[in-house]
This record gives sequence, C-alpha cells and structure tokens, in this order.
Amino acid sequence: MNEVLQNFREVLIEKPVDVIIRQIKELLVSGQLKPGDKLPPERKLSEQFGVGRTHVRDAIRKLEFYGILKTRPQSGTFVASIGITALGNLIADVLKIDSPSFVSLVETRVLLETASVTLACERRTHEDIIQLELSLNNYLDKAGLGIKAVEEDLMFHLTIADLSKNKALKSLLLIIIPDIIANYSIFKVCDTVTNKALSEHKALFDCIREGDGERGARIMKEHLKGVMDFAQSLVQ
Amino acid sequence: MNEVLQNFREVLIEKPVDVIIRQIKELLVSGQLKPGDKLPPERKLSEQFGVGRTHVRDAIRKLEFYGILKTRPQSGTFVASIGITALGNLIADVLKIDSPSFVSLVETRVLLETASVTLACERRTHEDIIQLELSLNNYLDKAGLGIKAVEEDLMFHLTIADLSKNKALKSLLLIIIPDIIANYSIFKVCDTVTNKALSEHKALFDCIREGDGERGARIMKEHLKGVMDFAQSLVQ
DNA sequence: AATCGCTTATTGGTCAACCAATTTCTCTTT
DNA sequence: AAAGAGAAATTGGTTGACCAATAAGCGATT
Repeated sequence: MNEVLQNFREVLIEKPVDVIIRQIKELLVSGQLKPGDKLPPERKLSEQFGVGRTHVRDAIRKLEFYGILKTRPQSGTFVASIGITALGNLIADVLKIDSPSFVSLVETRVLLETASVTLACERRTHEDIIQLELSLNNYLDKAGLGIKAVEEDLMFHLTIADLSKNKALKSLLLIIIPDIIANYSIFKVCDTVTNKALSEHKALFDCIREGDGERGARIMKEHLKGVMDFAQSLVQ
Repeated sequence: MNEVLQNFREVLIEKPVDVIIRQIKELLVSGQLKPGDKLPPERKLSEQFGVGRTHVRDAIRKLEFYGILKTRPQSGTFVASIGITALGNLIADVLKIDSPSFVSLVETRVLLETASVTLACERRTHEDIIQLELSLNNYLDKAGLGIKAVEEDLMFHLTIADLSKNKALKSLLLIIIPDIIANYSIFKVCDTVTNKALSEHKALFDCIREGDGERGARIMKEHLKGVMDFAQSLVQ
C-alpha cells in the first residue's frame, strides 16, 4: 500500500463522524443548545444532518467520552453542565487534529515523571518498595543481557507513578506514553541498552527507597535527557 | 429518578461493550493475540462471544481510541505494535474504573499549570501577549462586576497553556479540567469572586509579559492553593 | 380539582441484511 | 513455470427495521 497517499487521503477526507461532531459543536457554541438541554433525538439529528443514525451515534459516543454529552437510555442525550463558552473552546481544541510534537511529548513526560518520582519518594510504603524492586529486577534481568527491554522499562516508570499515589498523574502518563512509543518507532530512536541507563534505573530505585526526592528528580531528568536531546535534534 | 439507585445499578451491571473489551483483553494478555496480529473478523468475534456485531464494533472503537487496536477498512483490525506485557497492563489500568481523587486532580493541575506558566514566560511572542490580555479582560470585565466567570477563568488558564507552545501540556490540561469542574459542582466549591483572584490573574499576566517565569510559577501555586486546601480538607 | 393508573408515543439500544473495497484464489496466457 | 487478469470470497462500513424501556398524554376515580 502507498503509505504517503494513504496519509494524504486521511487528511483530506473529513470522516462523517467528524462532520457530525462539528455540527453538534456549532449547535452548542451558537447557543441553540445550552448545558442541561436535551439534544434532539438521534433520528432527528440524522435526518437534519442528512446522514445515517450510526454516524450520529458514533459522534455522540465520542462527545460522551470527552464528558461533553451524557446519554441516558430510552430518555435522551443531554449536554453536560459546563459553561457553554468554555465548552465550545474545549471541543474545538480537543478535536483539532493537532498532534503534539515529539518535543512537546517528551517535555511533558519529563515534567510528569519528575513530579512522579518526587511524590513517590514521599509516599511510598514498605510494600511499594518491594513491588518496585520486582519491577526493577524484571528490567535488569532482561536489559542486563543486552536485550531491549522497552516494556520492562516502561513498567518500571509506571510503577513509580503508581507509588506517587496520584492516579491522575499516572493516567496522564498512560495517555502520553503510547504516543511517545509511536514516535520512537517512527524516528527509530536508538534504543541500545547502555550501562548508563541500567545504573540510572538502580539509582532511581535507591532514591525512592531512601526517600530522597530531590536527588530522584535530578536523576530522572538526567535519565530522560537523552531522549529530550534527540527530540530537539529532530526539530533543527 | 432515584440518583442513588441509578449509581448503584451503574456499578453493578457490566455493559456488553465492557464484557467484550475484557474478552479481547484476555486474548491479548494470554498471548493468543500478539502485537501486529490481525484480529478475527468482527462476525467471528460476535459469534464467538455470543453477542451482536454492534457490540464488538463498539468495543473495537474504544480500544482503538486508546491506541491499542488499529482497524483498516475492508482489511481487518490489528493489534498495535507495542509490547504485549505493557499492553496488558495498559489496558488493565486504562479501563479500570479508578476515577482519580479530587486531590490527585488538583495536585496534577497545579503541576501542569506551574509548568505551563513557566514555559509561557519563556516562549510568548508579542502577539501572544495581546491575545492573553484580551482573555484577561474578558475575565476581569465579568468578574469585576461580581459575576461568576468560571468559563472566562478557565479560558485564561488555557490561553496561558497555549503560550507555552507545548501542545501535549495543553491537551492534558484539557483532559483533567472537565474532571475538576465536575468535582467542583459535586462538592459545591465556593466560587465567590475575590479581589485576591482578580489581582492574581493580573499578576500572572504581568509575569508572562515581563517573562518572569520564576515569579509566575510562584503566583500560580499561590493562585491554586485555595483549591488545593479545599481538596485536602475533603479527605480529612 | 388532584391523583392514580393505563394507554400511546418517543427514545436509545440491538440486530440482521446489504454495500463496497479489499484480498484471495483460480484459470488463462506467455 | 511464472505472471497477470478476473472471478469469488472475505471484510469493515452502512443502513433500515425492530425491541424494550422510558416519558408523555389522557381519562377514570377519589
């Protein structure tokens, strides 16, 4: 298959779902639909937009996923109660196809992970340390043999996020990590196992065990610096 | 309607979609499906799980949304190429209904916004400052009259995120802000307009205009401290 | 006049059939 | 035997009809 053409087409054609979403968005920002209002029935919308009900349902699902709509079976779909202006902008932003740049992703990852390790140092329990050690060993066992251990690497980082006891933080990391991985494969980021990486993982573990948040943050930044440098080199 | 009962039922019943997602997840973690593999056709899956094809499609959509699956029309649905172990854990985590606590959300918001304002101070252009001033005035105009200006408040913060030139950062803020708003209404957070809030917004603007990142971060933390204190008071 | 109960209409949920693009197979041709 | 064209099967996409739960309307009863 021609990948380039494929991507080209993907940009050009606006999928039916996206058309509907935009239309519903316009109903919202124009004030025809206010928070708490009931949306017209799916049949009506599909007729109004001249499109199948399936597409309307898909659009509603997606909007629901973003917390903008709330549908109650056999009753109707409602606009979530949030300010209308903010809503319009939220939708516009969320649905815009502005995939964050690799630099943005890595920059944000550094931010989240630094906070993650700092919090982990403060909040980890004795059991947490045992769990983290298991995760560390999983990584060391594989990486020590010179084998790529991307999964184990990530799991170690996610475990640290777990110890931060901040679910929101961990969720956000879960969101951006797949994107980072995708970019890794696109740009063929060098992923040779270095002794540096190995010792840094060990050092991170030590910091968390000893509760040295400041040093943990420093090591994390250093640990991710390589990726950051690479990301920045792509831009120039 | 009895809201309590509603919530109760909502927890109890496992929707068909979630059942399918769990089944597909088991196919993944058990190794029957490896990254890059093609999933059985939708018809086969629906037959195998003893459920309508619609539900299978819904499940695939959701998994696709999380970046776990990738479906190509008239060709098939494939498992995204990411380590299987990490995958299993990602799915387990993402689909777990562990709504982050309010404290987590606010804590993370403080983190993101602090970084946001720091970056904005470094990277803002002349045009950015004009735009931010507009946003600020929108807020001041409404809030100055003693009217609640939640939307304008949020928009000001989002504009700052915009000036940070970090799309990932802004996207993440967009993700958690609705959650925070939801909690605001649940817990009836006091949202009286205070002179303190007004002057802090102005101060944030000044910092960004003058490029004083350090002071900007300090003010942002102070600005969100009230919310943070409230969130923590709920726990105790 | 207000309220309770039944009937009817509306609504989102579900399903099975159909469509068009893709892939696979097979037969022809070189 | 290899390559190519074309038919047949497979696949995700789409549609319209049907289902069950809810809401609305209406009339009898108190």
